[in-house]
Amino acid sequence: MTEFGERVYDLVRRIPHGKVVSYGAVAALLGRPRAARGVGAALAALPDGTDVPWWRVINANGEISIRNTDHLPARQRALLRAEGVRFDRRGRVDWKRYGWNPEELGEEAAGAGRP
DNA sequence: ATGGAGGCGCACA
DNA sequence: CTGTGCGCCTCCA
Repeated sequence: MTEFGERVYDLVRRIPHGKVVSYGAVAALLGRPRAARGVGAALAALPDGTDVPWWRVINANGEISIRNTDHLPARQRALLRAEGVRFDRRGRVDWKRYGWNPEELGEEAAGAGRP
């Protein structure tokens, strides 16, 4: 696994239950503000039974942007809904309500999370 | 090693 | 609001 991929997975694993983050935000937190697509590629490479909650990562519009991979849009929607994340009629989530704010997590150097 | 494609994001019509 | 174009970065054949 590449350094980037590991970091992506490690960060995504820290997304709290019932919260979501955008690809761009993940990339930015890893120090690569323009690597949103890279994040998508890394997540797309995940197997179906992964421990990485890939479904908690959506695009900046608050929408599911999967087209077709091992992971399906319907599955992502179902998983999020199961965590209490509501979608509006346009299929978008409310960032104010479900968006995860890492706050001081910016530096992974901190190591453990800090609730 | 190289090329193509993609779970993005942003700026501009 | 929709549609296009371009940049950036990672994955995989």
